[in-house]
Amino acid sequence: MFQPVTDSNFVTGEHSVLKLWLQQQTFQQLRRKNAGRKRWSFLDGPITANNPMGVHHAWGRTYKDTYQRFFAMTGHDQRFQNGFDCQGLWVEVEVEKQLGLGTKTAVLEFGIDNFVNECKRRVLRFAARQTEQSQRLGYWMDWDNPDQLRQLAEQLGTDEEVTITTPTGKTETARAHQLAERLGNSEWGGSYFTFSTENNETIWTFLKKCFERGKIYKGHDVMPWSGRGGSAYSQMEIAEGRKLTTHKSVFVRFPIIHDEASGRASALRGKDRDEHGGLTPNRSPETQGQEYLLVWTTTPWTLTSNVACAVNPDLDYIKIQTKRDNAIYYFAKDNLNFQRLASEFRDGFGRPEWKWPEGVGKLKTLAQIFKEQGGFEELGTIKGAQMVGWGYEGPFDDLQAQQQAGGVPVDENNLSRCGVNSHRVIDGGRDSRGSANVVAGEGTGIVHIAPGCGDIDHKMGVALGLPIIAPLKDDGTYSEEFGDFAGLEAIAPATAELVFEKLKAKGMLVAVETYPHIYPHCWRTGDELVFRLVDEWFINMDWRDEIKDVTRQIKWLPDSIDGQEREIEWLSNMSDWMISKKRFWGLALPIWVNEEDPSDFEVMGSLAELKERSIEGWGDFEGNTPHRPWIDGVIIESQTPGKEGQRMRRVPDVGNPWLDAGIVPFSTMGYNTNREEWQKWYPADLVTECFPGQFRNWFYSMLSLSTMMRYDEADNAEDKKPFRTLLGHRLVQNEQGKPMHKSDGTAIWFEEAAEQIGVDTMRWMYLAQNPAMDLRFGTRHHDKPVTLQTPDGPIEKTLEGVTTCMVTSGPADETRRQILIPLWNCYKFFIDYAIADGFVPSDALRERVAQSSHLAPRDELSGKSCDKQPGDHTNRASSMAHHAERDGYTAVADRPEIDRWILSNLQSLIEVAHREMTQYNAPAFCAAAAGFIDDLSNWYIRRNRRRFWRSKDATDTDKNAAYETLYEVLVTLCRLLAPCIPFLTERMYQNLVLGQECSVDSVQFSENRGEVALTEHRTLNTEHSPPPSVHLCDYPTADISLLDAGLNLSMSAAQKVVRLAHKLREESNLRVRQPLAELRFASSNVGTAEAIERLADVIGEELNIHRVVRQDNLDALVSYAYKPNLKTLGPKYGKLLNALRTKLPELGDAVLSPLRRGENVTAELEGSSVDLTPEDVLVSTAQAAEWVCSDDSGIQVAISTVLTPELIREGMSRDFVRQVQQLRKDANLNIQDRIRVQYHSADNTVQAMVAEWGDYIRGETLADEIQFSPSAGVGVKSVTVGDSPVQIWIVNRV
RNA sequence: GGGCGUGUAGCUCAGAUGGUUAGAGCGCAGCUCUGAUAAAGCUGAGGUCCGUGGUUCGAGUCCACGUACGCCCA
Repeated sequence: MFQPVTDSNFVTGEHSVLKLWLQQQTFQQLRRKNAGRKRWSFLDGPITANNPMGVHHAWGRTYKDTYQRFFAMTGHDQRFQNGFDCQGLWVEVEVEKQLGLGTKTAVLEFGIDNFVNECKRRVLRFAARQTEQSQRLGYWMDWDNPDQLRQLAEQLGTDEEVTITTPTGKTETARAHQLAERLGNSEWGGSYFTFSTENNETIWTFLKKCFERGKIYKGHDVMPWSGRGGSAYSQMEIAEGRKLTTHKSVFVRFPIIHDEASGRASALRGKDRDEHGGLTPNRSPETQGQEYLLVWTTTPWTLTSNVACAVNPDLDYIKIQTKRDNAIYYFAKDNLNFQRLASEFRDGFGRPEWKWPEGVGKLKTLAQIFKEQGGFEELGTIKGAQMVGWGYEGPFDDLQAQQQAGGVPVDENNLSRCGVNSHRVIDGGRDSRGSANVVAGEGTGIVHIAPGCGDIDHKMGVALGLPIIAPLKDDGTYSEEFGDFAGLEAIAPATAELVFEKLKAKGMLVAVETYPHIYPHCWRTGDELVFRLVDEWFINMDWRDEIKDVTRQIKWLPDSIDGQEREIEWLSNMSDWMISKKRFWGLALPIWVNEEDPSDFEVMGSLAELKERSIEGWGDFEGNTPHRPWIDGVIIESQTPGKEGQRMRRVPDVGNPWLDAGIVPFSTMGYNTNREEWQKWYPADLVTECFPGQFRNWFYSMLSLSTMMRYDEADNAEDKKPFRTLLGHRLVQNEQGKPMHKSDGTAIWFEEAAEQIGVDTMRWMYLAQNPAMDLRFGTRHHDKPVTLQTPDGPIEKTLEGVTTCMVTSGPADETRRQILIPLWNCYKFFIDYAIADGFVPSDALRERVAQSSHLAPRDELSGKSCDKQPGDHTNRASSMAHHAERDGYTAVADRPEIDRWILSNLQSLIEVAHREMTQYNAPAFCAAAAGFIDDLSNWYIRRNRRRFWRSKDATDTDKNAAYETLYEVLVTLCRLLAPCIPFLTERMYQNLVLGQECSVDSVQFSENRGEVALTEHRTLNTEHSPPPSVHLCDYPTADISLLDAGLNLSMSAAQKVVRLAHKLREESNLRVRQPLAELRFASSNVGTAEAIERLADVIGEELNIHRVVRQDNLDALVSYAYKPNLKTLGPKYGKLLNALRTKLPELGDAVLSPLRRGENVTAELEGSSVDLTPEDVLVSTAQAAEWVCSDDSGIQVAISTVLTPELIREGMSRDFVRQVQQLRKDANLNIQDRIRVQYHSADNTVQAMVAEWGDYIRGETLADEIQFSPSAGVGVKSVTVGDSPVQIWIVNRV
């Protein structure tokens, strides 16, 4: 019944399995099988549908698939819903590149509607691409047809109607965007898309709840800004727009304000200055010793908005006095003679095109500047820490902006502060890497801080509660609070000149210079960017403790990462959540603001509410998705008392994309549309994701959103959690442990790995890897292009046009060599001999090994509950151990011990599988399975080969038992490993159970991958026929009647004996093919000794030793060595231990032999009497004559080293056989082919041996005749038999 | 700067509660076995267990300090 097995051909085998699944609709059958049964809820973290997958995506996706498959095989109903992350800046950036757009203006000219449609198109195309890649991985999900996704992408933005067939089989016709916005809904099935209207609207529900609790507010952030573009920039964009430019930089001095009472510089706090008139600046030029802070900046326009000055408290600051006006300056000591930009002057700024600009002189040191101005005198040094708290007079305190309470724009919460009353020296602090924000070197070591004009400045300002003065309007010009500067453009050179003029007039200008540096520019227009304070929307996170409580309800894996602690730490330290972004493609923030009063705003909780409230624009919007620009025109009326009837307009911002992903525990399970269904699946049992970063992204957003969504619905944190268990894993790296980058060609694309390494191999690598550690995947050789054989034919480039390159991977090779190839070879061994022998498993046996419950038509299942608890995996109705032969196979109890041993091990493996897989610990299961495969291949099959070779004899029950045992092991192993390596196990199953080859040729399948008819190819409801796929089998359950821990112990004792004896043979230079007469063993443990005795045949055969004899002891053959057991003696004798250690072995057997009989001994040592119990002393064997001995864990082994002429001749016969077998192999003979053999040797002991052992040799080699040839064979190589040279050749096949 | 973690063979990593000669896999050298095996077995070379100090009869293990690296946070 079996098909012959050839090479493993892992990769092409996977392709044929994919076709088989498609043809047989295996996944659909699986879903039907489990429909209505106990649920297991997986929630997929959406993958960004913006690029094709790399191997780093495949790790998490392998977890997702494997656990889903495991829970499917254990009979759980599941959603199988994949998710695509669709909205956000990352898509916009790619689309802008693709379209050559760079500024807000450019996008506006292109049209927001066109731009947004382009974003949707990109997402749909890459969703299709990732769908196909995932399918190649064997990832079973309720996938949309990729061709239809592409069709939707093509038709987006047109008036054409499109017809699609949904994964649930519904036919729908509408315009493309109207279909796209509904993708993933529960009626249609398929992947969820975060751009769907349901997803966006559910976020509105969330934001409404936040609003109801008063958590939404408008705040500020400082962003890189282009005045002409009227747009903010992201860090990514800034990186692309850096350019070398020159600015007028300026040294300025700020008069330090002295406390007149004490005569020392003093801190000014808050309003103190206004209330205590005693604090006044003293800047009369006549007064000796006016003190100044020396400050330097390359952006003079920001001086208008100075609030504070930062120093490094650990730095030394020098105090100098100038000759010209006796002014005293403070600045960093190291800066006095610091050669500013010396290396840049010489070598440029790091790129060839960034040379020092012509016409710009070398920069002067501070010492030089002061010398040119008349010279100076050093007065001493002081630590920065001593300066912190000093007050000073700001450079533009006369401006309204500086005097206005609460800063610009006015912060109602900070009205006690203004610029003027806040000027003081602060500690500059440190950045995220721990280096100080203020350092010596460039500048003066005293940094001017303008929280309205800079990123770090803003952070410091917010942290210290400083007033924020933001000078610029969105066109990049000063606002009216800035006096003469109002209306001037910040970056215009004339503005800097006006700053200098005014500073000069105040006596604050020290020096101006032309300063070259790298500065961010708009990468499109080339304009300089400025940092500008912008309005942003925030969620006040003062309810963080509620989220922490929810976090504590969740199990975080792997343990070693302590994810819960990490998440709690993040929740403790995070600031309010900025949810707005001044962009185009994303969630339309449902915040409507009163046109006449910006403080009057309201959040819409649903489209229905919006429609109800709208007074204008709904008609134009209707029929479009709730995205910009379509939603922007909808106007509502304020209902705020006193402002009724005033028009409210949506803020133009889009939402933070983590809102999109955070809402999915609600949106994708129908929270707003089918609450009953939602309750069935919430919370998810598992989410799994690559964790670096996600503690503050996806995990954070899900926890926050769920906590808020449930605040009015559930009382305790337990009921708010969005998922029960989180399984994180680290990163995929290259083979050297370095990150892989797309840019330098080291990132491995998914298809490169899949078609060169094979996905079963990859899956095993991912699953066996400790998730807490980076996976060193392999190396991409970007200089070695390869042609890949894909399911769709050969390719030399990916769809994106990247040349496909060679990928090598040591870990993958190891996995293949240690796991997949041995498994395949076990399978091939079985098939080869089963075919040769005509072994056919009985129906009863096939049924037993390929069980599947519930493979019945759907209507029979509905409403029925699962009759077996999935956790109860040992509960079997009937035992197999003692069934008689009438059942169609040999009763297990009647099989040899080694058969019962492997079956017992198999049951243990099944138990491990259930235990570890339900704990999401695939590595533990993989390790156990690898051990089992090794036992199967290198012990069970190796030791039992002869049972399979025996001649054909139907009454040979021992042989049948061997076949039945191996068959059961192989099929059960397929089922056990099916969730992990679904392809290889399917191929084996198809042949072992169904007798079908799973090859490309044998499978016919539909031309159109997406449109296979939903017909079933097999009758599924026949109770007794094995399922048509391994994935439709039930997961194996352990038969505890076959479980026998004793067998494991005795087998491992036997293996120990074998290992010891192999070692002895090696040491005595006695090769295994040379038979030996006798092995003796002894063990003080009777059970162990008996176990070894039972397995004496197995041991003798493995070791090629005639007799394996049990003895009570080996005293006659060995001597004993004694060592103290420090663990027991240490506590008893303390310092005496050292003496004990050297002297005790010297006492020898004469004194200590009673210990071996379990008796106590009292010995004299160093003058003290020592009582020794048997536990206190470790005994080992040492030597013998004509015997060699060794011992391990209480088992002693001795083998006889005497070689008689008889034994030598027997060894020669084994050599002879071995050589003939090699000839058979070289000649590619079939294992059943019969031959005739001739040999020639000058040594007549060879002829004597052949005469004695001829029957044995002929039997082993299937030779009808072995003939001595008096003459040497022509061209025949001489081999060694025993010590004699012999020529052997096969004359012919018979 | 704070927090957490890591540092053991050429590489990747194990080494509860302190205990004798510190292990495994890969790689390397040699031998062996092979009628499934591209596999396997045995032997060998290869270690200042990051450093210093301490506790202890005894420290890779516990403590302190230092050092290098990684991650998280501000």
